[in-house]
Amino acid sequence: MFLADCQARLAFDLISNTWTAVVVWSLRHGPRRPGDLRTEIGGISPKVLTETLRRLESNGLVARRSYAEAPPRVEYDLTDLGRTLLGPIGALGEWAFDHADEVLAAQDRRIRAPMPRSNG
Amino acid sequence: MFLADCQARLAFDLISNTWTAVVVWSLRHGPRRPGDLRTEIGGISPKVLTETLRRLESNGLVARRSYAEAPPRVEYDLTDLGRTLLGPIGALGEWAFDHADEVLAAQDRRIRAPMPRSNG
DNA sequence: CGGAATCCTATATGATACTG
DNA sequence: CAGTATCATATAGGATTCCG
Repeated sequence: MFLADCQARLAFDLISNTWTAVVVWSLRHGPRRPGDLRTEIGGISPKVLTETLRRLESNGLVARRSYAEAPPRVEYDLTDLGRTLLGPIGALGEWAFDHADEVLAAQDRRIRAPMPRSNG
Repeated sequence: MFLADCQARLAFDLISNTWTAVVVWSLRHGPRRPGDLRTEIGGISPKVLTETLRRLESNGLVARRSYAEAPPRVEYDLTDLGRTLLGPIGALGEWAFDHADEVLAAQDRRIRAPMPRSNG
């Protein structure tokens, strides 16, 4: 497996958007309405949520169902294909859970020591 | 584990750049020089490669070593922390390898049937 | 409520040329 | 060879407003 290959690049293009992985993860337990997603995720604008869901739909990871009711009701659900992505996304999330502090510490060091060639 | 959390978002911000995951993966077998990386990866400009490596360095995932030689020699290597990221990245790459065709098929369907509400 | 349209800004990427 | 500087462009993200 070569990540430089187009096939592997595909996976990264898929979830490289800021909210894509978060939205997929928010759908892991079943169908959700956009309003619920916005509440659960927080900080995502309606436009961006819609764009993200549409992109996921285009890639066959999410299915959209709308009900002819008033007020209108719409639900998004992971497809079988979308569910297969939960594993890798979960692995990445777990990694973050385990190593976030180390990354933050490294970032911190960069702030504190950005100029090693001082005159001392 | 909640992907909406800042901690989990961190992981996605880390590899959400186009080349980040590819560069990390290219370093999986040991230290590499920038020129080698450019050759192996292909299609990445010197500027973007440098930016990517610098970002990885800032996050503690990659270490830079330069040798006082002529011509100048520089090597980049994964840190211990960086190596822990190979698992999740590999999982994503494997997913792509297994499901790329399905994603492409879904994209294809969108192209072929973009207007379900024709007059038929 | 869902979501489309509009406007705006920040950033990532890329091509190129130059410096050490 | 490594890395920076500059310029240009595409796109993502965000805020807001209006429509069904």
